[in-house]
This record gives sequence, C-alpha cells and structure tokens, in this order.
Amino acid sequence: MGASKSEHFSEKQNLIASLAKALGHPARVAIIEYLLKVDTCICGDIVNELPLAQPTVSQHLRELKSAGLIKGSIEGNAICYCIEESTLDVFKQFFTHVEFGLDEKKKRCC
Amino acid sequence: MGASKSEHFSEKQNLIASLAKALGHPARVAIIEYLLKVDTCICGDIVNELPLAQPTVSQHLRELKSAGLIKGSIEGNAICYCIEESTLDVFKQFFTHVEFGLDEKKKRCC
DNA sequence: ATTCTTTATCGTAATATTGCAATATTAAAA
DNA sequence: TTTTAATATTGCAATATTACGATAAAGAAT
Repeated sequence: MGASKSEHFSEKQNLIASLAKALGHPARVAIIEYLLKVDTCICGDIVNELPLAQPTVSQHLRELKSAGLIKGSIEGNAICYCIEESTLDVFKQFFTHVEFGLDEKKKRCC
Repeated sequence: MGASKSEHFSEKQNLIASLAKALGHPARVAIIEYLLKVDTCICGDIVNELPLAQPTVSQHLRELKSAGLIKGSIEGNAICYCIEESTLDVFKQFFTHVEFGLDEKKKRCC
C-alpha cells in the first residue's frame, strides 16, 4: 500500500509519530537548531544557512509549521519564524514518560 | 530527486534526524511503548499487539533496530527485543539542548 | 509605476516508505 | 525426522517524500 494505517493507532501515538516525522530530516533539524541559535526569530536568511534551494527550504518550513513545531508571522515582506515551545514540550514529555518506564523496569533483561 | 542530501549536514543533525525518522510512524511509537509496558523484554507476541501483518511488524522492528532504538537477542526460536537506553538518551539530550536554547532566548519575539 | 527582494506554490522527476502475500529460515516439540 | 511455531526476507504495488526549476505573489525601495 504505502499509506500508513494511522487510524489503527491512538491519538497520542499518531501525534508523537507526526512530530518525530517532522524532525526526521537533517534539514529540519538544522532549521530548529538555527532558530535556537539566532537571537530572535528569523526573518529571512534561513535559505542562506542551508545547502538547499529556496523552494526546498520553504517546503521544509511548511512541514515544520504544519506539524506545529514552529510558527510564523508576516513581518513586512518577510516571514518571521520561531519555535513553538508548547509542541516541543509535548515531544519532550514523551521522553520523560519513556524514561520513567525504563526506571520502572529496572533493566531486568538484555 | 527524492534522496535527502544528508552529506550536507552535520553528523549530529543526521543522527537526530535518523532517530526521529525511526520514531516517525505510529506503529513504531506503539512498539516502543509496548516494550516499556511489558515487564521484561518481549519474546514474541508483538505481532498480536499491533493491527498489522507479521511481515510489516518485522520490518518496523528492523527499522527501530537499525536506528539503534531497540536491540534484539536470539532466545530459542524467538527474538527478545528491548529498548536501547543509550540511544534514547541521545535523543532526549537533544531536547534538553533545545530547551536550554529556548531559555537563553527568553522569548524575545512572536 | 517599476524594480527588487523575499517567500510561496506548481509541476515534475527521482527515490523512499508502507504494507502484505508468499516464502524462507531456524529452532523447539512431537 | 517430521511437524509446529516464531521471526525474517523477498517481491511487488500503492503512496509519500525530497528536491528544484519555473513561476507567482506581495510588500519595500527606487
């Protein structure tokens, strides 16, 4: 088939998967890191930071935005993108949850 | 094209992206969660837990394993899979790093 | 008004992912 | 040894992703 059977999984599993998927490309990791590095939100010049053509960067930005990992507002003829903290929190909570699970288990095997 | 230009990004960016990509499917999130839930490593019956055919589950397990998120050892005629903590730690560290970056920024915009 | 600059969208080619039936593999059980 | 049970691999069809040239859109600058 090719289309993933997301309807068979829980809402939360689908959410975590979609966030992970959005981060699942080095360009998008680089974008997130760049957004952290720069002092303010980026208005312009993300394209110059990446080894990709402008339409490709725009597409990656759109994916990050539609996953909710970044947000953007129009600022003159530029767009100001920055990180959406609350979404990153959701993601980080998952790892806390995972770590808690691991502690509970106390590594009884492997 | 279609192939991502991973050679243009840093080792770390590629690592984070590959871990995220491995988690970027609800079935694989479900597998990780199941591995946490069960008391010991799973020996069998992951297939019964998922709404997917056995070969599909096997493929997802292979992807998680090749990303380093789980490890498996042969145990009779079954395979015992469990979570690879050190890899999850790498992933979690990324979010800590992200959160640190956000604190530094103190939300000066958006 | 025209040009410049920046970002978005469209169209399309190359490649990757997803899912499963069929089949193989491997070791325990009979 | 033959059967049974569990997992892996192969092969293939359907779909999704990635990348970019060409083009559009929209505000800023001249």
